[in-house]
Amino acid sequence: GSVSDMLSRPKPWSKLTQKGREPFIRMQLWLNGELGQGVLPVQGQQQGPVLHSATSLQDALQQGCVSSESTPKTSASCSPAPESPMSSSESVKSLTELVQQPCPTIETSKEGKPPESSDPPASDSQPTTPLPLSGHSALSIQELVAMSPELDTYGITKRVKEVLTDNNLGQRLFGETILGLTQGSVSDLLARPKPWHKLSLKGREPFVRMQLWLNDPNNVEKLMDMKRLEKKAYMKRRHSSVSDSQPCEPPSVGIDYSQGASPQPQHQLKKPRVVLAPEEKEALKRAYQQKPYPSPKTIEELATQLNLKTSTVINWFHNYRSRIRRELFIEEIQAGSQGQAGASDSPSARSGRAAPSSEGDSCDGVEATEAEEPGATKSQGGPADMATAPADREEATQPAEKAKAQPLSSGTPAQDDREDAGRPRPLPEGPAAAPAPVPNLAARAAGEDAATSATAPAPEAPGAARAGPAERSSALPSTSAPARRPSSLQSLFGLPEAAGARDNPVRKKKAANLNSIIHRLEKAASREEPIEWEF
DNA sequence: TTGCAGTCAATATC
DNA sequence: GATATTGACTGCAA
Repeated sequence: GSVSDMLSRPKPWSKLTQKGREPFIRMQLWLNGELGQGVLPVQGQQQGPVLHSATSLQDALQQGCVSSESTPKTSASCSPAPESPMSSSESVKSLTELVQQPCPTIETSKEGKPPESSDPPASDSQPTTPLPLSGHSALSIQELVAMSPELDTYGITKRVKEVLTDNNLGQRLFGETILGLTQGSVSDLLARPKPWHKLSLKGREPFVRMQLWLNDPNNVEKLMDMKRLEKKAYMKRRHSSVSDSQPCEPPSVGIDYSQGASPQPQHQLKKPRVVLAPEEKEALKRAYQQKPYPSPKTIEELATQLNLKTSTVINWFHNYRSRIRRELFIEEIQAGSQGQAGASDSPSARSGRAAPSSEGDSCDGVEATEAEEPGATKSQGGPADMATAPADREEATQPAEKAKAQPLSSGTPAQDDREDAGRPRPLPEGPAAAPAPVPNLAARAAGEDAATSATAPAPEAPGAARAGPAERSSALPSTSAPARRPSSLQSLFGLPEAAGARDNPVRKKKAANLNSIIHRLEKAASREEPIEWEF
């Protein structure tokens, strides 16, 4: 149905969301026969016929920079790039090479940043824009991301961490060189990877890059080279600045002296970073527990009482919600991998909801067990979070939890002060589950909400209780199927079968149906006999 | 307008 | 010095 709709009434590109664009990218790649052959070979049919049509679309793609539009970072690759992006077998080759063979990350990553030692390397202020992948593949990374099978983000980060620590390579270097991210982001990413299915296209990119990097047999060597180079440059700079007698002002700071003003005033202009005092944080956390989505009024009051800017309070709530969400992902992952001990591969994909636990330090104060959103229509949900896995949320809660949560809200769901109406449900922890006392000012600020919080739908876990690992893994058919495109892609990434369905009865049914379809496909493929489909 | 994802970058901690 | 934390920001989607 979706296909029919899409084929008969395609939306203009500009009107499409990222997700909405994905099918078109896929179609384009498919239409672009050779690419399709290279990227999604049907097992056992690699030499099979390839469709060659729609060059017009392909042209459009090239000229209109379809791919790059989704990734401004690489827009350069859109222009008739040296390697004629997107066309023909070359890109196929590069794609394949990228993921399967040593990928040319390092040298190429420095294209925009020539490795000459004279060039103050990344260590200087501008960690930006590395963009690791080779020029000819800059476009391909997007394709890869779009086409990528479900990657085991947790496993990838784990391996990356291992490699980095084993070889004494820093996150900064790795981030700037390979991922195009700063140290903090890398640290965050490595420590708290989100499960693949919760990531946006953009969010997936670093993981694809990491995977590619891991696949590169020379990855360490190359990074070591970079390290040496950086060191050399640093020494050189240092040496020259010392010999210049006048210790040159901190070249760092990243201030553009070019703007006329001297660095000094600029420095002064710099907004000092707000650091919240522990009491303030505590107060905010308590307020959060009362009301994860406070009204502007509440925010205002909180800000006043805590003597903070409202924007700070707003930011704090945003960040806190978001970070709590991630903490939960981690728990899911860990629970998932524990639960399935050995079945290894894609814990991140599984999102098995484990018993909630206390949050990590970054989100401390979140000890509360999450409660279910009882009887809720579940219509709401964070864009990425729920939108990507609404079913997960739907089935999220353990019965026991449900039972607990139910009474809290069932009676007066409508009593919510409406602040939350139509909003994404609050996350993980929440008042309902662990009604923390709110003794102080924050409590008062949240008071108006607090009154209702007991009856308001309680925060919900993003992906609570799902079936056990075994069940999960059985939800998808075996990978031996000869005709499974994703498998081929996975093989490109050197990955095992992706995790699939999270379970609930409906999903199980679907999975069973899928199994049967695939089974028939397999049989058909092996017998090479036509089948009639009746799904 | 609001919430979120993703990220930066200052700062804290190890 | 490397890594972790976290307030702020940007861009996007609903």
